[in-house]
This record gives sequence, structure tokens and C-alpha cells, in this order.
Amino acid sequence: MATSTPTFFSNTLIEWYHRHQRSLPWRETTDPYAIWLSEIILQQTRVRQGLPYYLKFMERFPTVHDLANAPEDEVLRLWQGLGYYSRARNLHHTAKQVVAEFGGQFPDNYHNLLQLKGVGSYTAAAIASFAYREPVAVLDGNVYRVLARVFGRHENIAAPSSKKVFEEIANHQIPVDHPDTYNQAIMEFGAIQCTPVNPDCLFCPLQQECFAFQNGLVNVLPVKEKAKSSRHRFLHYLVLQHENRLYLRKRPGNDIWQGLYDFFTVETDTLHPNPKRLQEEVSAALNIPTVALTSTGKVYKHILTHQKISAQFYLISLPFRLREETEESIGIQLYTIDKIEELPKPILIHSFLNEHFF
DNA sequence: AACTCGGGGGC
DNA sequence: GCCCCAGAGTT
Repeated sequence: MATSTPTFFSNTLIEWYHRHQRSLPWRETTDPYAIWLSEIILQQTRVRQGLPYYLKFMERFPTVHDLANAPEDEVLRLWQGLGYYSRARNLHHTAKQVVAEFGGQFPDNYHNLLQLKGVGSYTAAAIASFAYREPVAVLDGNVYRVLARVFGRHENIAAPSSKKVFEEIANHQIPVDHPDTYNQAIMEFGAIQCTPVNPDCLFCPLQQECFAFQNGLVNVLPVKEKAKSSRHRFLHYLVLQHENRLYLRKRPGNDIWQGLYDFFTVETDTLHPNPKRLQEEVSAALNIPTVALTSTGKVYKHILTHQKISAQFYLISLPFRLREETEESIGIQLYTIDKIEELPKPILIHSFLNEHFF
């Protein structure tokens, strides 16, 4: 596992880190709650994007108890715009678990941290090293890239099987005396110096040691298999308005945006489906007479990692309320505009509402 | 092992 | 457009 003696690699990174590190709030604490929160927020998220969310969460939920006591909708609303909303649901779940089962105390080692929902190998290593100085190496996108280049590893970093290769290298390099600083340093180095494109090799302290630089492979390493291309989806949002309220629904599981609110939706396989069929589907689902469907005209494009969404909105003013039975079967409910502002929503929906109602 | 889960920003 | 970001959970 971890070596007791520093290596040239770890020494160089730590020295570089002391000169180039950014000042970030979660580096000023050893509170496992604050560190855990920051690590969940920063999963697959750039520091610049996550930082304001961290500050908002710490202000609203200074302790794990505050977070545990909050309603899920409020947690999701604060998370709105950050994406990968399962992180927020798991965050809330784990906060409640830590309070209910562990008396508000976070597990204090890598193995036990791994048991928490939303805490995988990366996050467990991060918390263990930053909060408790346990010598376990973090392995994130930055680390993969730095190790692949410096040590000349050609394994496909997208393949789960290559994880142990990099784990072994990283755990061989981590110094037991400063595991926290080392982990911070290698990630910071990847984020600032050894960037995915146009890394700053000219002023790199590892230039002489770096396999990729010495062999002209900086633009080849790390090897990463390209992801499958995404699918197109065409969503038709029915904005049903009754007096001063709109019908919204909380999105169910097994699809994007679980737990967030949007409108009654008809999904088609083309951008411009047969208008008559669309109308028939709507009137049947809502149990109302056929109404003219005229979209607001704009097609909202929304790009996700695995999906390209084209959304259209149809404003419909209902002179009556839907039958309760219909509301329940579709899962929609009337909300005032003020209440809707408070609900967690996909950015797509938030953008639409901003242009028409807020 | 493959798939899915957001949204933003650099180039 | 394409790439990647302080990854994790599910199947």
C-alpha cells in the first residue's frame, strides 16, 4: 500500500502545490461534514461551477443536522442547476442516516465511509485523507490523466479494469506523512498544469520525468475510449393554466431529473409530430375535449451527456379544473407561480418559466 | 462491463 | 461540435 517515504514525484507535486494552489473554503477545514459536502458537490463538476453551491449549502445547512432536517424539495431546489440530482438525493439520505444511526458523527475511515450512499471510492478516499489523514490515494479524472502521462500508461481509463493499475501507482506514490496534501496536490496539478488540452508542459516541474512529454505522447495520453453518442428526444410540454395556477408534476424515477418538477409531457419520436395525433393524445390523457395546441414557437434545445432534448411548450388556459381522478393518475397538481419558483426544476423548465411567468 | 445519471465552459 | 469536469449507482 502506501510507502512511508516520499518520492520525487510526490515531493515535486507537493512543492508545486504550495506555490500554485487556489484558495478554496473546503481546504480550510477538517470538518468531515464540510469535506463530504464539498466532495459530493464536486463530483463530475468543475470547482468554478460547484463553489457557489458549496457556499449556499454551508450557509443554509451549517451542520449535518440542519441538512437532515430539511425537506427533500428544499435540498433539490438548492441543488437546482448542478445536475446529477441523485447526488442531492443521496446527500440528503446520508445526512439523515448519519444523524439517525451515527449520532451525527461521520465514519472516520475509508472502509466505513464507503458504506455511505453517494460515497464511492474517490469520495471515501478524499474524506479519509482530508479529514483524518488516512493514507489512501484519490483517483479522479485529474489523477488518471497525470499518472497516465507521467508514468506512460496506455490503459483505457474509461475501462473499470484499468482502475487497479492506477490505484496501485497512486498508492505507491502517496506519502504517509502528508496524504492529504499529496491528494490535494495531484488533483490541483491536473486541474491547473496538466490539463486535458494544452497542458503547460513548458513550465512543468515534472517535464524531465514525464513519459508523455519525453516521448511526444502528451496529446495521446491518457487513452480514453469515446463514449457512445447520445439519443434525440422530443418533448412536448403542456403548460396547463387554471386561473392563476399551473399544473406541474414531480418527475418519477427511471428517467432524467428524478424528483424535479415539470409539466405534463407528451414525448414523440420526431420534432414535428402529427398535430391531430398530439391533440388526441392530450385530450385522452387529460380527459378533456380536444383543444387546439399551438406551441410558443420556440424550440428549446437542451444537451445532456447522453441525450439531446428538443422541447416545445404549449400554453393552455383551462376554464375549469381537471377531475381529481385525472390529476392523480397523471400525477399533476396546481401550484401558484410563487410556489413554483420554490420548487426544484430542470434548468430547461426554469428557463421557460423565466421567459413567460417569473 | 456497460449504461445512465446534468449542466457548464474551453477550444 | 467535441471534450471533460475533485464519480456513483444500477443492471
